[in-house]
Amino acid sequence: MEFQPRDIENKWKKIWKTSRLYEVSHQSSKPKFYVLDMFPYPSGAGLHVGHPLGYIASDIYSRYKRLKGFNVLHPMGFDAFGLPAEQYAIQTGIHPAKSTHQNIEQYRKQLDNIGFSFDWSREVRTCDPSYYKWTQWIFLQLYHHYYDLESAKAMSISHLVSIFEKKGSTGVSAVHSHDEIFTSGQWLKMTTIEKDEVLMNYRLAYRKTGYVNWCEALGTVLANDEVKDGVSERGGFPVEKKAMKQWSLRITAYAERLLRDLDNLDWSEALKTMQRNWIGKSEGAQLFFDLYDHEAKIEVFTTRPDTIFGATYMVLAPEHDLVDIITTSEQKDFVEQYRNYVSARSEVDRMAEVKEVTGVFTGAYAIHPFTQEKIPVWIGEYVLKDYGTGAIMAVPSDDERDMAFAQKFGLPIIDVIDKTNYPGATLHDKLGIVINSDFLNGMEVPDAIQMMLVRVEEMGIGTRKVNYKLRDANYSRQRYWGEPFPIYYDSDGVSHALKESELPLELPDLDDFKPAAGGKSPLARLHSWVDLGNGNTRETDTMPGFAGSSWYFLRYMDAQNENEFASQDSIHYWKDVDLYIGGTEHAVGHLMYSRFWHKFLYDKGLVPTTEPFKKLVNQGMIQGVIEYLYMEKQKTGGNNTFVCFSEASKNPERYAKIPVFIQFVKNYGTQGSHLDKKGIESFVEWMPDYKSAQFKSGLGTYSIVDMPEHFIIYTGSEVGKMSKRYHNVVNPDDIVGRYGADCFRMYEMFLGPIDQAKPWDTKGIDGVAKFLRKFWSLYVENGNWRIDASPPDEASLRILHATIKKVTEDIEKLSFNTAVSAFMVCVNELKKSETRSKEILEPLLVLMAPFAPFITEELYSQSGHTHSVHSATYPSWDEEYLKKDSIEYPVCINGKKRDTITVSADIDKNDLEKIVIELDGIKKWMNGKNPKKIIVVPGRMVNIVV
RNA sequence: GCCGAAGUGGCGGAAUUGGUAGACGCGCUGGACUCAAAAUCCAGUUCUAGCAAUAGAGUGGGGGUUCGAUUCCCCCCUUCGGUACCA
Repeated sequence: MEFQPRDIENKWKKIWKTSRLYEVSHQSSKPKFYVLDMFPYPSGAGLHVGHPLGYIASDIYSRYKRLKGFNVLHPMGFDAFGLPAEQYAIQTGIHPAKSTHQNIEQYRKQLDNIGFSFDWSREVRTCDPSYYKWTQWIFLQLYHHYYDLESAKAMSISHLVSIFEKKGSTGVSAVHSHDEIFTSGQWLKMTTIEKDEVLMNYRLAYRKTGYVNWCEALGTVLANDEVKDGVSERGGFPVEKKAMKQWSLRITAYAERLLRDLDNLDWSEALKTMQRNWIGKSEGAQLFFDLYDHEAKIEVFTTRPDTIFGATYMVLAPEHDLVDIITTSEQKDFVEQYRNYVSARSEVDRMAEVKEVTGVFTGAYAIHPFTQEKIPVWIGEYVLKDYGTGAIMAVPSDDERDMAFAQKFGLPIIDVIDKTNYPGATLHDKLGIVINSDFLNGMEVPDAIQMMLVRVEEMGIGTRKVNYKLRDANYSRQRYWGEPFPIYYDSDGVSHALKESELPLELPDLDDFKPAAGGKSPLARLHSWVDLGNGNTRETDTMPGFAGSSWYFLRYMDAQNENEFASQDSIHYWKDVDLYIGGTEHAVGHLMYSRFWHKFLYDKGLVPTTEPFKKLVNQGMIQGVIEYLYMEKQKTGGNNTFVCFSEASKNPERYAKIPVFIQFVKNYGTQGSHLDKKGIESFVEWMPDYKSAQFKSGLGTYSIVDMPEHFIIYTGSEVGKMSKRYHNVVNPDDIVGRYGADCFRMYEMFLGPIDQAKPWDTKGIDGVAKFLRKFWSLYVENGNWRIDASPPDEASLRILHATIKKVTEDIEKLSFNTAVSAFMVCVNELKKSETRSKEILEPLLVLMAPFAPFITEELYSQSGHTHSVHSATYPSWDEEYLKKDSIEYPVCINGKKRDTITVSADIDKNDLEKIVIELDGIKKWMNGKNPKKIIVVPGRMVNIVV
């Protein structure tokens, strides 16, 4: 009867599995509760201790809700399509399906070790054809729909076609990429190719030629959020702009709803702000400027129509369509040169030289709509093709970038806003008095904006317009390991959807995963698959990583369904995710796409809620301690010399930081972290390159051969990512093997609040291990079962009820670290009592079951129960037991504690005041003065004001 | 630059949202048990002065509101995340 975590764990894991303890059904009269984790991408490196943090939190919450009488859906699966598996395949020739499968097995084993209550019968894998059948199906729904602005929802393309047949393009108000006006007669006369092109302009999943983020090294197109600092997020390879025909999703159609519906979500403000910024709504005006000597007009977007009298020139994006038309022959060479220069520059260059102003004059002039003056039209890099209209009116006096541009190229500057009344205001603030602006003179900026909007609409030179930063999502990848598009093209290049009965379109087998020629997907090389006869060919691109993850939470509701993505029955029962836990790294990508898909499915009547995730919590990263040795950077040859941290910090640039395997370091993570002789020996054995290196400390300089026994060298500590390259990865299997799953779970929670980043420190786990042994010894002492039917004592009742209250409230707040502390206090208190009453100790088992499922289950069954502790009834607390007979009050004078007094809990306030001023200690401090006021905070403190 | 989060002992972190700052754990110090070690138990542990009782200081820095501020307000500093020529 000794506490042997491993035996207990193995025993109960088996029993839970055979009894299907954690499987749930939607046929239930209980209220539902859906707890979801962001499913992992199964990488080859396996799990480290940071990964399960969120899973442990969600598992505790799920188990708690279950005990509280809810029918809890708590599933897990794998986001299994993706780049790393394919990269690995290119390097090793191992098929992604195989390595992915192995990685999943490894993950599954590691997860099972920790004792999660996942319902594995609902597991999903995004790379499984029975799953991606429905990813393809949803894609086709998007393809077959457009966004109708009047009813503010998605509607079917066939409906759009019927409108075109009757009224032409003017009969519909819908979201589309570019304006194109035609009558019903014109529509009817169009060829199928032309019709296909027109419909692509409306479809929610559509194909267009666009400038995409092309990554040569990865051989694929990346989404904006897969590019970080101008290089690919994965691998850090350079990214350039390239024109390609690509599938896109019209997420912009949902921009307003995605923005508006954020307000009702129980997400952190920080995260909502991130999404709001990403959507980037700005209200302003769309203005048309006539061109001198040309029919065409320049269309601009501005949030500051009030500054139009300060517009002294215009700037087009270098890629703007008008550039070719308006450039004069004298300027042609300069413009051509400049455009070449721009397109040759990588994203990284552009980022690095943001402050450098570049541009060139087109030779053309626009006409200012109010002053009728000729204003020059330039092109410049700082105007972006795909934001707004790709053209601006430049107001140098009120915009920093326009100012820099005007100064560099000697363009005129007219002050139009007087900010003297607003001393602290920056150029960005819409504040000031309008000057030099004809009829706007003397007006405050906000009024002037409104007046201009009215005037502009009257004159017919522009309209109010709302603009969003959010752009349509690129949906094509030139990759093998992803969902194939259920699309083929006929000999005219017109797109056709597969029929539902033809789904899933399975990913064909391949043994060479390198990209095909011309930036094409590896699938393009498989002619037998691509060529469908009669000139029909398949789309060879595959879908991006976010495709499968945008709806997986719906599949869990009915994971085995072969006829629907999930039955309406199950969707109406489970509805939406009540609690979603995952990392911040998906703040804008995954969470935005999922919300978009969900809203689309809502429009289709396929889901009952407008938002998929009611409450969302971001778990913080668990960081690792990184220990560095400092090596002198060599000028020429010679031996390496390592010095102490203190020496290196004097001249940091002279030394290279070499991360050291954490286990060689004594006192790691502290100021005294160092390698002793043994540590140094291990180090050079581990990295033989440094076998003959010198080590220099206050004791002198030695190599490993002549080093004295007491020699040590100090290392530098940092907190950072847990990663292979820093040699600081801690595997949960090791921790679980040594301390047990219960201990691992509780320690991860004990580390700190789940939403905060915190460093892992294995040393601290002993405290939790000690706690669990103490906890066990409450029930079993010296091999004897101690708990009996004796009546509980007052003190034990009090601490039990206080703990139930505290833990329950903490779980509701997801404050698991303080809940674990409360258990520790509770056990320490109970140990003091001689009695081991069933009435105290059984409720405690249930209370702690969500945190430590194994030890509590074992003790619960030993106590004679035949059902699982995980299907017991959650204990409630009774305030009666929490009342105190006497209260100790601190007595303060002017807020400073000067004495304490213990009085009965129900003492009258006046009596308390009287007693307090008569206290000897207080009298001394009062020094004969009379109190002005006595403040009594019941149960807290007494303050005497003098 | 902009947006967001956070700064509390040697360390991870508590503090009922304005009421005894440092719960709980690690580490450290001393003690018990032991031939010894491990394990366990007991006591101490914010800093300064003092043998002590005790006194003073103290939640990144500076100011303010209040009987009373880790908590509210203003200014500044630092760290970490996100984002970036967004018109």
